[in-house]
Amino acid sequence: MSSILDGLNEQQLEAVTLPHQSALILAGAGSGKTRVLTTRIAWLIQTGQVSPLALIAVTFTNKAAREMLTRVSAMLPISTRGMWVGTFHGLCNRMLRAHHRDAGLPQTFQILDSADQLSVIKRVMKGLGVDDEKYPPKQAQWFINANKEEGLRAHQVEATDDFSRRLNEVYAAYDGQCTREGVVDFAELLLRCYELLQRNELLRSHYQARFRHLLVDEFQDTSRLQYLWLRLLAGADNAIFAVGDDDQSIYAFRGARSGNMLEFERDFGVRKVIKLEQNYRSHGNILDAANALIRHNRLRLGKNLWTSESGGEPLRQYEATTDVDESAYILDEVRTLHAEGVRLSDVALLYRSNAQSRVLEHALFTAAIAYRVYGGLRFFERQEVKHALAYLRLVSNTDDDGAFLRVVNFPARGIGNRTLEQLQARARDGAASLWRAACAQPPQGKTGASIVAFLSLVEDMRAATRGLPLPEVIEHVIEASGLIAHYKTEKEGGDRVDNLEELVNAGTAFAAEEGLAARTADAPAENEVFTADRPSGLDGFLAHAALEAGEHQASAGADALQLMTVHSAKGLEFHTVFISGLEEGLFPHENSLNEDGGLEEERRLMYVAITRARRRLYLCHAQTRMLHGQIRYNVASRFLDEIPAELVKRVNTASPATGFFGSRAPSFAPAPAPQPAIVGGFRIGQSVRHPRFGSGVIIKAEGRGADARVQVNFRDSGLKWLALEYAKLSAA
DNA sequence: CCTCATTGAGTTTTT
DNA sequence: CTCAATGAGG
Repeated sequence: MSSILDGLNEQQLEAVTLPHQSALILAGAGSGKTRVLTTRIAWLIQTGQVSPLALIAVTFTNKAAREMLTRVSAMLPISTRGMWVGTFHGLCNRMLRAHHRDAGLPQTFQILDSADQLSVIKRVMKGLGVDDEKYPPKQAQWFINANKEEGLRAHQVEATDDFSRRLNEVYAAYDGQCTREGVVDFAELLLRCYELLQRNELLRSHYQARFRHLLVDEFQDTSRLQYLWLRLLAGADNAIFAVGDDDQSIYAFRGARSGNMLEFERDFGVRKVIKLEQNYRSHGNILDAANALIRHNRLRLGKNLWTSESGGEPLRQYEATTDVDESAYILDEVRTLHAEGVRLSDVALLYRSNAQSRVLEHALFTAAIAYRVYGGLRFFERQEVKHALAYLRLVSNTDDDGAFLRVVNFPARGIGNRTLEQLQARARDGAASLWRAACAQPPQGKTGASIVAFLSLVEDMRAATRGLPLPEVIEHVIEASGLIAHYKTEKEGGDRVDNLEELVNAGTAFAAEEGLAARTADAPAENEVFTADRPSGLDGFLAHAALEAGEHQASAGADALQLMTVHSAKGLEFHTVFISGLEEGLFPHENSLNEDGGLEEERRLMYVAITRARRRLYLCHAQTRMLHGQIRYNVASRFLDEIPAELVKRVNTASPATGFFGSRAPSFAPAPAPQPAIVGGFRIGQSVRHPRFGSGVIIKAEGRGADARVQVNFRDSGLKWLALEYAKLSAA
């Protein structure tokens, strides 16, 4: 008889069948981490040690959570509905919805994404009269989130200097504003939930009694706050099964502390640390490269991956002259691979930062190769969708100032800044929301009438949608708000109308998945105090939109080349992987070099990138690259030097395409004629004019054709290098 | 008060 | 380059 345990190796089997005790599983890349986790869940349930509802499994991404559920239900004939499997944010949201009163939140509390959060911060700072030159709102946002991830409220923050004291004032005022509006940001979901459990003993012991087993994926990425939350939920008697890999910790920048692994061992008296070191994914050379690279990091728990596979192909390294050359090379190779029968969807093109996808996309688009870009603008982040969501948020909760401000004058209805500033001032004075302020004392005059019209528009929407099923609510709102009509008149608005209609579909899909089809938007969810399940109806949908900003398009089955950042590639694997832009300053990124531990994190990132490949790995870099509209000259990444040369085959002999590049001077005879070099119609010594810099004289030139650059001495602006292809230079 | 245009500034990773 | 914020004109 076949068992779910079949095919596990010794360490995997041991991990899966551990008794009820806390354990740490150090799982290297490709060592079957997800399999162990899901089999553990299935085994616990199958052997009757735990009911499906008495365990909780936490991941970082929605994708991972879905994957876990899919795999579990493939192993066991049980319904996964109602199981507590999800992201930290998703699970906390669920608890807060169920106990919103105890948590001090309105039933309809809304979730802010980072952009929403930033705009609240800007508003608050304006209200406090904080100089946003000296205190960039972005930095205030970082300050607030970093402290929340540490579990600290404003009154707990130790601000030692004037600067952070001021930021901390913003933090306090921001939290006050969010409370008034009934909105929470991402970190707040966790912190609020943690405080709820900490404060409310009844709830805490209920959940502690319920969740005998806690399973945590990607444990190295947990923040201080997430760890505290887990520890609280585990209490004295429950077992945490933590799976992680310190070498793949790549989220320190947002508060992840791989040190939690050591703390976990201490706090829970972990007796069992199991290392999974056999890699089932990659050929030997790829693994050797990864191992050699990561050995340059000092702060490691120590682990060495091995495989029973042969070495396989050598890694391939390509040095391109330009970023365009790099993508042309990649394109060629992809074509060849595809012709050899490798599926495009089994090939990944990885880069350090999203900006790099542009050139690659351009090349792929021109060559008509199917590709899919992960990341970037997500469905629920598109402007038209956010507008529609703002109307929906107002239907749910009129105190949501962010939503109010977003659509009070969209589509335009003649309400300007002045009116809104007055309204905001009155709201501040009365410590009320904009909506309440406007209702209490409707503004006078022509624009006042527009405000009143807006208020009744939203009121009418609320009345008209009460009791309707979710998709019809959305349909009504996008129509009645005038959004559809507005985008229909815009000439580039076709896609936006499509997206709005797609939002209705998203609502239908959500309702179906949640089994709400028959339920209505305003009908109360079953009033179970402790077992209250997923949020329902409109609020549930809005939470879904915020928490799952849109793997909406991701799983479409078409065979397409996969483009993504290294970060978003974590957890995935491909037959062939291209890593592009392996240059100092880009990868490792220059910003990381100043932060302590920054370089080691970049190296772990590189480690993640390498270990995504099963069979073939390309390492690409370019001598010059366009960045911020300027050409940058880069040297090869140090990470390339950290990979043993015998594993790598250099597929080109770095020959500069033009004589102007590279360190090797062309060894030809002196220029035949003494006439000045002519580049793109300009010559050295010529007087030119630039729209921004004014007039100047060309003093140097290099490169040819599309790469041509000239150095100009401007009368007013001094020396500048300009790319002829982009700079609007004219003869003077 | 709105729209358009220009200018200026900023660019890592994401639940 | 590309987005966001600012300023002049309708």
